[in-house]
Amino acid sequence: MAQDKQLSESLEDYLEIILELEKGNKVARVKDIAEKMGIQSGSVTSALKNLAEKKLINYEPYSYITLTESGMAIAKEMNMRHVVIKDFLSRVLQIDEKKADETACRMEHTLDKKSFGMIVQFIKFIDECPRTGDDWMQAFINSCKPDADDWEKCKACLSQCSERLK
Amino acid sequence: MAQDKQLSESLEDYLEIILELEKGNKVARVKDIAEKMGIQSGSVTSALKNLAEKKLINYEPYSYITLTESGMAIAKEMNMRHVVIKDFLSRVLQIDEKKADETACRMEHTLDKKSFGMIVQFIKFIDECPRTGDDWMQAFINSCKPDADDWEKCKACLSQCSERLK
DNA sequence: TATAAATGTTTGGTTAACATAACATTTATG
DNA sequence: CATAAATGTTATGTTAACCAAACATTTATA
Repeated sequence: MAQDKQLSESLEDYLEIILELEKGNKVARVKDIAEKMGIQSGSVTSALKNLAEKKLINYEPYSYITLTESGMAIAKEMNMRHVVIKDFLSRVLQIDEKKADETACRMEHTLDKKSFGMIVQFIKFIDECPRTGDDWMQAFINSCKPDADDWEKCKACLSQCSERLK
Repeated sequence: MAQDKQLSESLEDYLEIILELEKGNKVARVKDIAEKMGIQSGSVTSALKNLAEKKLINYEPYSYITLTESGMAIAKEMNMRHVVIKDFLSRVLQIDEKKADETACRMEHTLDKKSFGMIVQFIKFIDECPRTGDDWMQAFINSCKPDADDWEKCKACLSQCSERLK
């Protein structure tokens, strides 16, 4: 294949953002990319040239910007990672939306494929296993409180759970 | 405080590696740091100067290298993060040791304080909550298999768990 | 349709993190 | 203890990712 070499985090971010903009506006513009990334437009132009060379975007000077098929594939992959990781952080680890989003932005680049896959499985397991329902999640939240009790309510919690299974 | 500005990932790695070497040899040497990081010794020297300026290491040209107190604090923090994240990846997400170690190397820099704290709590919860013992972990492992059953064995699993609690 | 405003590009920095290779110092050994 | 080998440093160069500001093009409007 031509496109085997791993992109930098920065370039992955560009693709992800271009995807978002395409969704909203059909098309991405330099100004919007710069704004979303909090950088200057000059920096964007250089990055776009780079991405165009790699055939990840369609780009001519002064033109609108769209993803190529391979660019789209990467962008969707990154977006999927983002969504899953954010879901894990917020729903499982109880991180608030904003921070979960920020952290997902970084983790989506650093998590290897296997670990990411296991997070997917783990979320699925937690969502589906009868031993880990909402009350289990609630038990976790309680256990985080400074005055967390030492598993006093466990029997009640468990029998509730058994009950549900019948 | 003097040392408030966030270190780069690279510099954090240097401190962590110097700590490891100190543990083994009482002292760190340029050559060993270079080897551990897989870079050239010239690059190490520049980084060491930088760390010395920041008062994070004791360093004079041609001398051995030790951490200062503040350097040690950061190194220990990074090491602690590494250990916890690796533990989470390997024991909870079932990632093999090697990959867990590699990924922890990167995640230790990208995880914010709050998310890291929640991972700590989450591991503790999983280890201590009676609803999430070894058999629960095993159920997760099973659920990852391609032919995973649809929660057939759940009743058995749960009653086993209830039994244990008595 | 001129021209101002908005948008995009280019040029010439800067910084961090590396490499390479020549040079300096330290350490080990004949 | 002299010298070779090992180790560490310096000087110079590269690359990626940015900025600032001058310049070019497009678009909107008077």
